[in-house]
Amino acid sequence: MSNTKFATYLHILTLMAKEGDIYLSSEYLSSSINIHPVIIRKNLSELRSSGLIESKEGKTGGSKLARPAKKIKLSEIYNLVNDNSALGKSNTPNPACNVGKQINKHLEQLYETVDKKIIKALGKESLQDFANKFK
Amino acid sequence: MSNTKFATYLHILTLMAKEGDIYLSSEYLSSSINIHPVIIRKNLSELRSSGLIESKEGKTGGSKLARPAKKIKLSEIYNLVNDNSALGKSNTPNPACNVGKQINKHLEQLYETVDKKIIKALGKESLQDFANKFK
DNA sequence: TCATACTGTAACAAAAATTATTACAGTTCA
DNA sequence: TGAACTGTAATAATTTTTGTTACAGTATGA
Repeated sequence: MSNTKFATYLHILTLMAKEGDIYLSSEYLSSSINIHPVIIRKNLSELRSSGLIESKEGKTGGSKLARPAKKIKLSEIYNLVNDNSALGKSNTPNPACNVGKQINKHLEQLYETVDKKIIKALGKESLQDFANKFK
Repeated sequence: MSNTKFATYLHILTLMAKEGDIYLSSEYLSSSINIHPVIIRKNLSELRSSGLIESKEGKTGGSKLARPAKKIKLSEIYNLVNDNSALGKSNTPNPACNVGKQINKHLEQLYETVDKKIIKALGKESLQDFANKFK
């Protein structure tokens, strides 16, 4: 992955974990992460539809965690963010070639193995654990 | 990672593993993988400078494995391909924010943990093992 | 009830990353 | 010497990612 989505999501959630039960505005999040508030709102939208956060509209609106940080595993963030695989995308090889015909099946297998390892590793750390690292 | 580099490299190396000691042309590789021969040659260039393959110029030229497929671990391919991390890039957050100031350090740590898991998993499989999966 | 401060989302623009193409000099072989 | 390659630069096209503008909708509280 060559985007910043995982970093951004984790940053958002860490701020929420630290602030407790307060609704944080996209403007506030934006200024800490240093990316555009509309991008933040788009990210919040995905975090919301996955059930990790909840939002409130209107004047004193904003977003906060839907569950205690202790109950959010970092692997949940990875699952949201991971479109293809940690190892990237596949090609569309030549089906007339014997290797070309079969390789995507074998690649998928490899991708799955690797992704499972990542999820296992990230499943051991909660958002609370991560947030606790900050002084 | 949202590119096809890992898939392409592994495809190239699989073809070489299957063909044994023959020099394969970029044209041949290109037609199996279905990407442009110049891209293939760029990829070969990196594989070469990393010592995984060797090439021969001129008429009957091409490339082949520099070592037996049995002695090439899939983790070596990952190391070549992996610029940032499996989890992506970091942002450049606001240093005036306490979380912003520290998060990249903690992210790096996480990235490293995850990348190590990936390398460990891919280190268990050789190119030969992978190539043997093809009928 | 009305100004204020937010959210949510669409539409569009810009930038960055990835992949493709063209071009051509250099190498080896028969 | 011509044919079939490699190696690499330069440039273009495409795709992905990020940023921007715009604006309707919602809640708050003076």
